[in-house]
Amino acid sequence: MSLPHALLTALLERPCSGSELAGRFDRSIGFFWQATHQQIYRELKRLEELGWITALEPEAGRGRKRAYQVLPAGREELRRWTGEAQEPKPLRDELMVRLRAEAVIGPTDLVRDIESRLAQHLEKLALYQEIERRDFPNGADSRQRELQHLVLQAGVMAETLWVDFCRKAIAVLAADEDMATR
Amino acid sequence: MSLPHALLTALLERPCSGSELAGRFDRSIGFFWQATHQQIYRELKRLEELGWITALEPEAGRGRKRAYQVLPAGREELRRWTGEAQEPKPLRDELMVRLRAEAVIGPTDLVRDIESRLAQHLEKLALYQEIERRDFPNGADSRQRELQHLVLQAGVMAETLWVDFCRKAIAVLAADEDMATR
DNA sequence: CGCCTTTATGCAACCAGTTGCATAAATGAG
DNA sequence: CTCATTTATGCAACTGGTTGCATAAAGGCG
Repeated sequence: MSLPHALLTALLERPCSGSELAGRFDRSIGFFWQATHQQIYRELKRLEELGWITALEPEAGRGRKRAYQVLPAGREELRRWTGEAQEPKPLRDELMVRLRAEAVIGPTDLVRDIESRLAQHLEKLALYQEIERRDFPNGADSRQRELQHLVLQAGVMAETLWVDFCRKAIAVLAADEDMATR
Repeated sequence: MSLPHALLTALLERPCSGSELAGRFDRSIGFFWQATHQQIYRELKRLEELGWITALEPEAGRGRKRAYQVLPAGREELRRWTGEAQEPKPLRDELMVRLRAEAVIGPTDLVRDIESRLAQHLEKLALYQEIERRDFPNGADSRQRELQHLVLQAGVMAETLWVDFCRKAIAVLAADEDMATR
């Protein structure tokens, strides 16, 4: 499970509070790992209990915002986890199940849904490419930046794949539809 | 959630028992939707309670194997679900979290893990291509087969992407390693 | 000042999927 | 025939993630 380690990573990049983490999760790390504020608060408490992080300005009186920073034990744990082997998770996609169902029960409205997905994936692709243009106009200049770039490229590659696949699927499904109406 | 509908699809293709479903899930639909026997038995019971499927030979005496078939209500539900819109699920990948962590805490053993993943993805890619060669030597000849082919192609595309990405990642991480040892 | 909205925090219940274990019938080897 | 193995079924507990709701402080407006 990645959430605790994603939080440690984000807090090492910059110590901050739960709600700020939730915001940052919607960008950067959040491209590949999402978390609701619930998960984040719950997990921060657990990480604190484990002694991996600690709250800054614990009794700052005014304002309930509690910023956390990573303790040496947390850094050590993150290092351990990062080098740990993991099996690649098998593919799992509901759309493929729907396509198999379509194959068995004949034409449905599925193609409409895929058209709308295509639009969404195109949008996300454009977003990622825009970020890439903005943040890495001349590639990456340091190890850290190279790795960040790599993760972003993964996003571009994945969205490109989805765009290609949706187009292929629409071609197949629309051809059927033509035949049906002819 | 797809499991009930994946089961309905599989049972429409051919009525069978829980354990046989578990076996078939390791192929075909299982490329994109896995399920343990536990989930399958639990879900079959639920589908029966809902009146979507029914057990054949309910009191066949010898042998506890219970084969199920889909009832009209189940077929109707599958059709309803297939045309239903679904948001594309956001990407979610632990490896990307690890790469971001690597970027922050410096070199780890991560590259070893990615090398082993590369090997596994190459293996899976070869398997899918082999299946494609065997089952679709001349493309697909019917609507149903076209859709099955499409799903298989999604597998090929996804594994190809992973292979490309692993190679890219190894290049970045290995370059760092060279620098470190130089 | 007093009120409404937004931000930050959190509990509790739920849901889908996994893990560990159990048990009964079928099969097959000695 | 009998015992060990494999196949088929299933319960219970757990885990990670989601949803719905609640509450308290901060900020802005009349």
